[in-house]
Amino acid sequence: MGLDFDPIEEASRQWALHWDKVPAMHAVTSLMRVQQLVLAHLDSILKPHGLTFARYEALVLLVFSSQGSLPMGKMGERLQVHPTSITSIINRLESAGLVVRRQHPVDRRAVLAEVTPAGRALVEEATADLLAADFGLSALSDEQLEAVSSLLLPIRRAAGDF
Amino acid sequence: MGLDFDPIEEASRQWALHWDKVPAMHAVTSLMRVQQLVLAHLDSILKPHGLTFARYEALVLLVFSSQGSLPMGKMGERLQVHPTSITSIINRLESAGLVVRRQHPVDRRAVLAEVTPAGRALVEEATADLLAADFGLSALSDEQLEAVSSLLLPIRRAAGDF
DNA sequence: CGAATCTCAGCGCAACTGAGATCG
DNA sequence: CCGATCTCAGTTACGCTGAGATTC
Repeated sequence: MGLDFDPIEEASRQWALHWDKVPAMHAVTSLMRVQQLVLAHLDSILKPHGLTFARYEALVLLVFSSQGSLPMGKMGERLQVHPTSITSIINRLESAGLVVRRQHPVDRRAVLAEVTPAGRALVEEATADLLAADFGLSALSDEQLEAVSSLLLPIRRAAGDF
Repeated sequence: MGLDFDPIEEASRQWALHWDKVPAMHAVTSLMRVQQLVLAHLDSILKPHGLTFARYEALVLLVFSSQGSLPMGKMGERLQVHPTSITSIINRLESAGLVVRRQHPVDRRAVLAEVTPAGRALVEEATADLLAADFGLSALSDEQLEAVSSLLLPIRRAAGDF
């Protein structure tokens, strides 16, 4: 599969002959490619646990919440996913016995998703595997990882992420 | 939609109470979120042209090739997409009149995808819009963009991208 | 014969729209 | 009555597996 040259570097060379803003084109292409590679790596780690990265993120969010439960609407805001997608994700997690749906104590419109003991146990196992793999980012030092996070911050802010 | 705090920063604080490797977790979460935001931005720019970013990338690859055509297998290697996905992408581009399928001159197993004049014209229009939007990365300077590309390079190499 | 190239059918997953039910 | 919350049905899209046809 491996090419003997960098396809993005090659594309940049061609790009410079026709258009400008090579750094932006190079960065956006790198971003897309790396996200694809890392996500595939993470999903392959999570697959034996019956999880996708999206479902893992939802489970971790619940484990981190003070009561182990959150209204599904709040989960959608945090994870930036569509309301119907949250319904789908919780459906699958519930089928696997990792979360249960509960009534909201005061707002009977809202539905709480609550992580079960099995869900907490699975998060521990899956997280151990992800940590052992450095989240697919073992090629970078801690300083470089922090540099990546810092550099991406203005993009998130400009896009209205928070 | 906008939260009044940084959800990734909040997750990092919780993460540090249970597990280690906070920089990797922060970086991977930022990477996923930024890719999602930028891709949505780019797709919204390309939608009026009837393109997705994946199809745009395929068209640009053909425009940059010396003959304006490439075997579909080679396109898959360059764009890192599955052979059946290339078939699907070329199907859609061909339906839109942006590429045509031709026989390979020597290898009759292979199929060449060749960009049409309409395809070349559409790439020019779409690229003008993407350049005007700085590929969704106007929050960063050229130096920062190059830093992003450099930092992501070892990840791509480690994943066998080239 | 094995290997490469492309296509097709089918499955899983995710996002979205539109509609509806329930409730504040 | 309006808006918020969740669910359901249906559509679209994409990526993958498995199979097959063709050709090297």
